[in-house]
Formats: sequence, structure tokens, C-alpha cells
Amino acid sequence: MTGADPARPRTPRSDGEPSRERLVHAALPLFAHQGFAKTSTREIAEAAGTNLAAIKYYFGDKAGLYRAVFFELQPTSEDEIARFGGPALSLRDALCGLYLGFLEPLRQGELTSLCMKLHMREMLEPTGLWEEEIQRGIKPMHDALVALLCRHLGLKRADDEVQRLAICVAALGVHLHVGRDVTDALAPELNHGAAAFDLWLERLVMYAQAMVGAELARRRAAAAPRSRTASRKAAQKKLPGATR
Amino acid sequence: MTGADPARPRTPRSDGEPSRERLVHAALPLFAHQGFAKTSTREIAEAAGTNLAAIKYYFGDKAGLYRAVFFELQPTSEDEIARFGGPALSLRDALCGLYLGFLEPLRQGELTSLCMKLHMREMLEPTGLWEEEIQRGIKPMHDALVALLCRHLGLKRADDEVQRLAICVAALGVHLHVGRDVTDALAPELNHGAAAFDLWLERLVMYAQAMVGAELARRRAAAAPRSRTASRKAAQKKLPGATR
DNA sequence: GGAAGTCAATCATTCGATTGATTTAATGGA
DNA sequence: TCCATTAAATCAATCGAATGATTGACTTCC
Repeated sequence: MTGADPARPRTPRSDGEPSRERLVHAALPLFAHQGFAKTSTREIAEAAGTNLAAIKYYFGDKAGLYRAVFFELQPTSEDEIARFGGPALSLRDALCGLYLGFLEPLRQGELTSLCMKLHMREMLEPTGLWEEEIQRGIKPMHDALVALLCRHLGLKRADDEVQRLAICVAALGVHLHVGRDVTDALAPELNHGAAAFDLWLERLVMYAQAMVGAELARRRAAAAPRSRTASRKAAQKKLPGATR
Repeated sequence: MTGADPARPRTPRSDGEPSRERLVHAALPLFAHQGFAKTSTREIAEAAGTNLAAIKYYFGDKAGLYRAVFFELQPTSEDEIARFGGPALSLRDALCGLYLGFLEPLRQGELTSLCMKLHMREMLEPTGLWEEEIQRGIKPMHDALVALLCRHLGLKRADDEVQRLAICVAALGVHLHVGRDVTDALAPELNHGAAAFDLWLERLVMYAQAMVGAELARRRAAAAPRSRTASRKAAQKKLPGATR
């Protein structure tokens, strides 16, 4: 009952590296699905086909293994930024590249998707690791997105409104992963079939373009000196349309 | 250090109810911040000023307490729907009501915000409770939002695209909570100051309106028989070349 | 032979759950 | 009014299981 396979002399003895990597790859889905606390080191070791002690040997402790899983298995933010940060890209193409980064993990469905899930999980649980990941992985992407938006809004420098727009544009992509289970429960047909992801990409780009367009229109309306003073007043208080 | 007040002979003996409620209210922030697994019953009991055994006495076990926290402390979905589901509301007003439901917890910052956090946490960790909450709390809201969008898109029946639009509109609100920490790290000024929330409301409504507008335009373009076949082909393949 | 890697076994801690005694408030009869 | 009875509520103490960590012997390869 303690061992694993019947026909295993002792260990394949696979030369060091493999065991370490097996641990990291075995731990990813467990951490992603169950979280850090609910995943035991024994569970990981068994899934990896190694011994408990290997975790201490390679990573020091459980937290070290988690850290390795968190940082070693994700695509670098530079790769992501390269897809949408190019200064020659049209807004449409740039947004396509941005959302592709969110959608592709869903399509191929394996490793990267689990990484994404692990990240979403970490969002809600500030453990120090997250602070580091924000600065190292997320902030560069955010800054690149802000720069992209500035370019297409005709701005020299970013202000609060561009930051907000960037966050909202990114929110659509993030929600693909965070709200995945909810979406599947509410409208399963949206994630079903081969063309589903292409449709998502198309629509997300369309929505993001619409948001950028709305922000551009707002800035023009706010900056226009020829309109009545009422427009500026309304823009500061609520919105032109006024809720009542 | 262990007890609560210095002058306490044994217990206030407050007649049953209070102790139960104290447990639920003490458990909420702990579960919300640390999750289920990382929160111990001893920790909860100490925070509530009761004994460990009270948890079994009132809730059977730890899971029972969690369940009580999860379902007893949240505002009903009917209250939320009432804010934006009214058939007489303009799109703008309805969206205002919808996003107010997301923003107000952030403003007052206490109980409801923790409830929201607990829900976001449950999103990533399907524990059975979540399935129930989707059907009981989220689906009604989603359906109401879909109905609202159908009304303003001039549709009799909802199709996939309306579902998707509803999810994306909701995503902006959800991301306020899910990405709260990230936003604070990337652009802290967005959540700072008294007027910050009003600005968020204004912009979220603006963005959502833009998304609805884009979807409406797409439907009209797709339905228009007079335009060239090129337009339909473009709509199916990628997008009408809007922003260039 | 020595270093690298692996293993079974075990320690100390923590956690959820449970127990049985104790205290408090309400009840009811004389 | 007074006291015995009962049920509700609280408490300290502890049990068994699971966990993270650690040890020291063993195996394999250079």
C-alpha cells in the first residue's frame, strides 16, 4: 500500500534533473486546482513519483516548491508584450495580440491554463509572491498597454483615465479565466466548439475598440472649447446624458 | 491575552443567538482573507470570543459554519436586480444601478466587501457551494442583465452574442473586486479620494454603453442586406475595419 | 571511494472533532 | 417565595488523523 507500481525495483534513477522537474510539473495542477494550503507535500511527491524528501532536497521546503512552480513555469512577460506592444501595430491588431495571450491558454487548455489559474488564485491571497509578480510580470504588461492606448489616443503622457481604460481592457481578458466556471454554467455554448475562441477574440477586440473609442470621444468633448460651458459642467459632475 | 474583557466571571451568557452570530461575523473576515483551509476553527473561536465546541454545537462542523457565513451574510440577488432590472429604466440608468451594486461595497468597505471577496475566492475553488450560489444568486442577475440588453438591442430573444455581451459588461464590475489589489499596486490613485468611486461609476457606465453600442452596430451591419457581400464576409472573418 | 540522489521511517506540530463536566436561565410545583 | 428539575449553552481537555519537516541509511554513478 505504501509503494506505487508493482514493477519498480527502487527508482528509475533518472539523473537528478528529471526528478526536480517532475516535482514542479506535478505540483502545478495540484496547486492550481486546490490551492497551496489544501495540497499536501505527500500528494505532490506521489503524483511526481518521487519521495517526500526530494522536496526538501531540491526546494528546501513546500513554499520553495510553490515558488518554483509559480515563477518557473510561466511565459515571460516580454513574450506577451511582444505580441501587442509593437509601435507599428494598429489598435485592432494590438488588441488581437493582447487577447490572444489570454485566449490561447484556454484553447490548448493545458500547462499555461493552469499557470493562469494559479495566478488568478494568488490575486486573492497576497502572499508576498504576488507583490513580486505584479512588479515583475504584470506591471510591464500594464505599462505596455497604457503606452499602446496613449499612442492611439494621441497622448504624450498617460493620465488616470488611460490607466483606468487599460485596466478595463485587461479586465475582459482576465475575466475569461476568473469567470470561466461561471461562464460555463451560465452560457456553456460560448466556450463550446472549435470556432468559439475565434468568436471570443473577435468580440473582445470589438468591445475594447468601442471602449477606446468612447474614451477618445470623451476627451474630445471635454477638450472642445467651442461647446457650451454646460458641456464641461456636465462632464465634471456626471455625464452629458445625466441620470435624472 | 487569551480571554477578552478583564471583568468576565465566566461568560455573559447572552441567550444563545448572540454567540452564534458572533461566530458567523468573526468567521467572515477570516475566511475572506485567508480562505477556508488556512483558517482554523481555533482562530475563529478566539476571534468570536467563544469556545471551540460552540462551532460544533451551532453548525455541526467547520464546513457548516462556512456555509452559514457564505449564505447568510450576503444581500439577496433580488435586491441587486431591483436596481437595474426595472423595465422603464434607460440603458444608462440601468447600468448605473448595476455597477453601483459592485462599487458600493468598495465605498463602505466593510461587511459587503468581505462577502464579495469570499465569493470571488469561491470562484476559483469549486466546492459545491459555488454551484449552488451560481444558480441561486448569479444566474438571476445574469438573466436580468441579458433581458436588459435584449430590450435595448431591440431583440425578442437572447442569443449567444447577448450572453457574451452580458458577461463582458459584468466582467468590468467583477474585476473591480478581483483585481482590486492589482489596481492598487498599478495605479493607486484610481481608488483614492472621495470622488474616485463616482469616477469609476461614470466610466464603467460609459464603457458599457460603448460595448452595447458596438454590438448594436455589429448586428445592424450583419443584418443589412443592401451592403456589399464584402461586409458580411468581413464580419464573419474578423471585423469591419473600424478603427483602422 | 565519494558525491549525488533516493528511500523508508519518524518527529513535532497542528487541526478538526469530540467528550464529559460545569454553569446559566427558565420552569414548575409546594 | 423558595427550591428542585430540566434544557441550553459554555468550557477545558484530549483524541486521532494529517501534515511539514527531518534523519540516517542505502543505491547508483563517476
